[in-house]
Amino acid sequence: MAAPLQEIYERLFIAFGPQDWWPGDSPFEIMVGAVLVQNTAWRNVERAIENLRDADVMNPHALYAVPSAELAEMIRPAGYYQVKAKRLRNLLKFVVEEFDGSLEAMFATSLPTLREQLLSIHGIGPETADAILLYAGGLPTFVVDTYAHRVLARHGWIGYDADYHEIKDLFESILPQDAQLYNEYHALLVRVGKDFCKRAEPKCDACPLVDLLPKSRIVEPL
DNA sequence: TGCCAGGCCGGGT
DNA sequence: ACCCGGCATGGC
Repeated sequence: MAAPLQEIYERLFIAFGPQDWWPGDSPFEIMVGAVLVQNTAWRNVERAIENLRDADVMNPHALYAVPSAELAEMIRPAGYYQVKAKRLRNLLKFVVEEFDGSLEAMFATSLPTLREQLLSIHGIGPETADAILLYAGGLPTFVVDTYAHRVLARHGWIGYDADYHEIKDLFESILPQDAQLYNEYHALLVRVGKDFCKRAEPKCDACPLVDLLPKSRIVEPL
């Protein structure tokens, strides 16, 4: 059975309502958050972002001027703080040198071109790039994450071995190319994932998607 | 207490 | 082309 993506979206939206994503006061803060949240609980990212705000460096030039060791210390609560400090600086270097720190200028680049440029930055993979493009830039690219993968795979709509682009293309080929829709859909998938489809064992009883489950299914610890 | 969180990279086979 | 370990803090 092909994934009923429209149906899934409607159910999730009815069950959870608008998720108001991405949490963040500015496109720049959203972009920073996209790096900091890599494989990390959002709560930890909030504390790192607070540190940057308190230090008054939540803008491209100021943040890029912060020495690496200090930056690492500020973002420490987000975990992986040494690698994330490097990744953030790689991204900042790109924004500062190519666009003089103007995200507006950066997002004026065509979506496919900018996506390739972001992916070429060391430490920016497909999900981080798409999150930046969609949530900071408002550009219509679907963000795939571990929850999208898990929810779809556990329902048998994709294989457990489906890769990022396979899933992204599935959503984008069926849904209209609409940034607002992609925004809400991704946020809803994270929500249903957190509430009902965590890694260890799904709690399907009260899940809004429960009756879409196949009779017998194999749940793998994705 | 161990497991997990809104990834990504590098090295070994 | 896989597969796997490293990176790290904080919440339950």
